[in-house]
Amino acid sequence: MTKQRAVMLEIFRSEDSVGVHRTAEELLALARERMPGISRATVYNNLRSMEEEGLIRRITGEDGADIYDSSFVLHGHLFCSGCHKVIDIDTPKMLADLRELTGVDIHSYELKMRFVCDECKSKSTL
Amino acid sequence: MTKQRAVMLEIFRSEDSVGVHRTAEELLALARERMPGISRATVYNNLRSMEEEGLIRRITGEDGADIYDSSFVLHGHLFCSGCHKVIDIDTPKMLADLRELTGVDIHSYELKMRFVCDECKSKSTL
DNA sequence: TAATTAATTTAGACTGAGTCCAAAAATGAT
DNA sequence: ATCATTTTTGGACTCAGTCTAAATTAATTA
Repeated sequence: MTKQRAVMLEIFRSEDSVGVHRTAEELLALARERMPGISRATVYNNLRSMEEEGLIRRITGEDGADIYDSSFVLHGHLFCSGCHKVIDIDTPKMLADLRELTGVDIHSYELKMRFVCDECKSKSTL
Repeated sequence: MTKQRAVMLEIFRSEDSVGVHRTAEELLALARERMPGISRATVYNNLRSMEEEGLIRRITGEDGADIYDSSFVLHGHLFCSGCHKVIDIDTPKMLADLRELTGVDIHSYELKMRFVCDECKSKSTL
């Protein structure tokens, strides 16, 4: 276990990361707060291996950059089309339903739902 | 209606595009078969406006590049983790189900499911 | 049809996220 | 402590996609 990897793990374990969705660049900035010289490549490397190990989940954000999610349970995401905020949505029966629907052994899924949040709705009607 | 846009529309209307999922670069190549000098920017511009008008749908492919889908009906996609082929999956009740699950007015969704197709399964056990 | 206005196309520069590379450093097994 | 293996490093590089400003084309009006 390298120091760099420990830093990455700690970021995801720390309290202020619960339910948070961050891009790799945001995570790089957080990592550099704890270890100023850490290399961009190292952060990307660790994010990839952590994802492969199932410690974190990666989804494609609406702005192009991938976003990482500290939750290991499969769940969906609500994306606000206005402010791009992301909200976790628990989807307990989804995997079973999708396996039944498709008839194949789905090993993971990514569910993105788009809506407009109340704040953005009220802004757009001003 | 410009000639360039007509070419783009025709690609999506033509028989050999039914149910096909192509990247912007593949579509650029197809467009240049019909109109050799067409610019990359024009193809990208038209793909974007066609998506905004709801004529085509865009989803994020597993290899990084977006892929375009000529179907206008919301549906899910099965991605083979081995060969990256994409299969359309009809999801008739999904939108209603998701609105009920979340309690918000979802206007669209993107459902990616990952599995390993039979061909790739047999290859990996060789 | 000509003149005017607006929208679209063009080539190429540019951006940003992410990957790749080969050398250097750190890890951990003996 | 030695050695083999894994990880890190920083900078070059790739690739998809966007932007820009000039040139062209289309649509509108006269």
